[in-house]
Amino acid sequence: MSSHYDFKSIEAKWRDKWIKDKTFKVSTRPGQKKFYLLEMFPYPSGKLHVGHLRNYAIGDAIARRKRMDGFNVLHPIGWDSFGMPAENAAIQNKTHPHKWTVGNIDEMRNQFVKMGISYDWEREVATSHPGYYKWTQWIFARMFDEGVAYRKKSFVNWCAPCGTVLANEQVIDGNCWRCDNQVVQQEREGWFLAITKYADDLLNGLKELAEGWPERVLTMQENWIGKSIGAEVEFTVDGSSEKLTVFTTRPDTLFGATFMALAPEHPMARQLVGGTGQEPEVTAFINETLNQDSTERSGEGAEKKGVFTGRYAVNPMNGEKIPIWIANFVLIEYGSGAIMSVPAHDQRDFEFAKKYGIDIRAVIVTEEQMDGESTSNLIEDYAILKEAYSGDGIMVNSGQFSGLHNRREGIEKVAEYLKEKGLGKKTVNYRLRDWGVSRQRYWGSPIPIVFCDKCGVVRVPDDQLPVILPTEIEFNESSGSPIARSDAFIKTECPKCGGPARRETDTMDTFMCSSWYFNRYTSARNDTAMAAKEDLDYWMPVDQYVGGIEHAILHLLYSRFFTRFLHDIGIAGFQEPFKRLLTQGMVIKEGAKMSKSKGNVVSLDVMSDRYGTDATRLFILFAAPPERDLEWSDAGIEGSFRFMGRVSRWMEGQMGAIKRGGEAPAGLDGLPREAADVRRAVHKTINKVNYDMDRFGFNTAIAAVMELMNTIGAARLADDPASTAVTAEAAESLLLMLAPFTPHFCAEMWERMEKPGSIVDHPFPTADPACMVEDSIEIVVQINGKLRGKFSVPPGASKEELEKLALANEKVTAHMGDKPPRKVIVVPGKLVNIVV
RNA sequence: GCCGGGAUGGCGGAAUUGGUAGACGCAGAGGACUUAAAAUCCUCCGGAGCUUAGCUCCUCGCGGGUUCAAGUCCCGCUCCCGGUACCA
Repeated sequence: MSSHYDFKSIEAKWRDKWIKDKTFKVSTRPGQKKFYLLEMFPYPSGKLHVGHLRNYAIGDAIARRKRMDGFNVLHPIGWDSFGMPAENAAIQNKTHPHKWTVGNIDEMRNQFVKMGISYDWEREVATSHPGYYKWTQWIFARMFDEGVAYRKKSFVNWCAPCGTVLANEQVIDGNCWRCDNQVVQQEREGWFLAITKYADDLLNGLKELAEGWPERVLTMQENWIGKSIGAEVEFTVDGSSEKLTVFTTRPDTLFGATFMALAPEHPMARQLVGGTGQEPEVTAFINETLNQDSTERSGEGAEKKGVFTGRYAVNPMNGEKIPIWIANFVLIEYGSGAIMSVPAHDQRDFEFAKKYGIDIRAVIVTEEQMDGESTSNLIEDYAILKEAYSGDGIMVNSGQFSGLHNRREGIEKVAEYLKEKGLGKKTVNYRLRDWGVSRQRYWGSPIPIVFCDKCGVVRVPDDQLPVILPTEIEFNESSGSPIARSDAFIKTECPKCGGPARRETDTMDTFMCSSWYFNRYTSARNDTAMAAKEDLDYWMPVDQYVGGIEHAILHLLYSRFFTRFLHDIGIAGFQEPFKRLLTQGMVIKEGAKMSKSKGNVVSLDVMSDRYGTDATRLFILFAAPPERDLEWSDAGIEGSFRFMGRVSRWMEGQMGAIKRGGEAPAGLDGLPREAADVRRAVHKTINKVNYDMDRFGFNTAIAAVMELMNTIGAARLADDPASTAVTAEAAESLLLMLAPFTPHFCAEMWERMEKPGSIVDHPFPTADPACMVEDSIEIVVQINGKLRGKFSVPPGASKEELEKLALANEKVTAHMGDKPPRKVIVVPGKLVNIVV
């Protein structure tokens, strides 16, 4: 290693200097534009590995470049430090979650410093710090006052191993997002946030993000919100005054409804059956279904099952009586938990009807069928068919609506009719559910609520915030949260009447803590507000957000919701928190995402000890474009390491010329040939690197710099003043272009070159067009589109000249033989294609 | 099923608007330096064929099409990855 630059002492020197000098302390110089760059803050789980590094290396390259471009850059970091792993680790290691978390933060902070990421450490935040969660609670209080945070009893996702409720977004394929164990449905009371009130706003807001966000994230959010437009239709229960409401996106098929189906959880289910003699069967069916777990009931290929209630509903369109069934495929959470079933035109209804021998009645036929002579036997047709027809067509067997095209007129006309008769109305349904935020865990922000026997549910007043999470507490393996057993925490006074009251012992979902943290960085030490208005107005929204695709729905949707809420109550002057989003791919090792739990991590400490932080950062940016997954290769990093050695050796070898420097003449005129070639390469590279960095093509930017290094390393420039100036310019440009990627090395070489000032604030180089002028360009000759020859011409040669030269080219004439050219296409500066 | 994204050498990946496919790097082969090794430097490196200083043909998942010209545009498939799903 002796022939390599001494990266250990160089990196130590500069990282210490940057911390000591507070080099990256945010400034708000007037007259400069702001740029807020943010990487998703980490959960302090322990040591960082090279998989984590990718996120921060990308962010730092952007931040450093923007800083060189003269922006006032806000580039902060913090810790998403509440959460389950701290509790699990505490139980395992007989320590306390707080101690474990703080220890990990210290360790990871040191690693960030060692990596030389350009953070302003004075703005560091941790969500588990009372100075932070005071404001999480404050936001909850605002939501409570506005009716956005509310309490209800409902079926919730319960993860037994974690001992807590989960939000819908945290259930992945029926399993817990954290521990991967099966989630079951349980009826419970808890706190919910009315994100569904914002469903339409969140959907419409996506349009505004179309330019800056990856399309797939937008579609994922769109699908998650799942808007569908349809109608609510009221059916009366035959022989009773009870009514049942169904939601349908196909009111045009109402005449084809041959039965109705309720979810087993439907409140009317047990009531309806009274006195019909069907009670034993129905009760047994409901109990059986409710005891099934979600995959058994609704997983892939789950069988459709149901039971007849013995009662009938009246179809409001034609007064027909249709049987009411209870069916396992009807979901209580969606729509009204009851459906009208049209077997002819819905595949699920079709399967169910076939199984239980219910009528199948066609009410839509294709336009081709309509042209045929008869539609009378379509009912029989469906009885032998294997599937429902869910496409569009002409309405038949539909009373006054027969003959209409369902999509073009039918849906609208039927909806209008229902409205007129008071039988229903047009409605919109969303797949999105309200966000359950109660967690039966200890390590999270307390919910600022007390329960008073006299006053009921009472919000803790703002001047009593934060409700401190006690850290002096018995923490052991027994199930449930320790604060739920702590009288000292639970027993309190009612803020309203002063009487005895109990504190809420559920804590908040940690995603609440991370749904607003980007605001806090703008005003991190503020103890009178979540953030000062002027700080929010100046810095927000985030100009560029960088993070993993795994948060496409969870964190990114929740943050958008919080921001809209804060906007509506007048705190935020913006509706979208993140203007642009870059989702970096995963780091893969041995076919799996690099993670501690998979045991395939590559230690960041080992890599930076062996190759240095700079080379590690350089490699991770070079190996693949940021959005794509990256296969880690220990061998690959050697290449980046060798490249840095080459740059270092070349610079040391040229140091005399570099220090002498001098003004290069304008453009390329008057430069010796070799020097002109080098200078042209330098400026063309600058041009490409600027272009690539603007589109986050770090891999190609780095490749271009490597290519430049190969060119200037091979060149042998003379000793004349002009050539010396070109060498110095090349060295300077090379360092400036590498500075966002390998900051320690570049700072060191900058100093050795005796350049004034700091490289971190030096303007990023821009290309001079006069230095990119070519003295000759290569023209390709094709015959019938195939490459046949090449020749050089001065730039600006005319079409006629190019054609003449191409036709005169020996190889071309050899190929053409005696066939005359039929057509000649000339693309000036590029090629000539001869068609024979 | 539906919605996104993708498929280029042994490997990671390049190829701004259709215009020289394989930049840059890794791995590999040969050589220089060295007592030796490491480090460094130089050369070669998609495939096949031939009358082998060179030349020809093939090659960007497969099959068609548009065009003077297609990795790039259009149509039809195959496979892989991600998201989502009894959502009425």
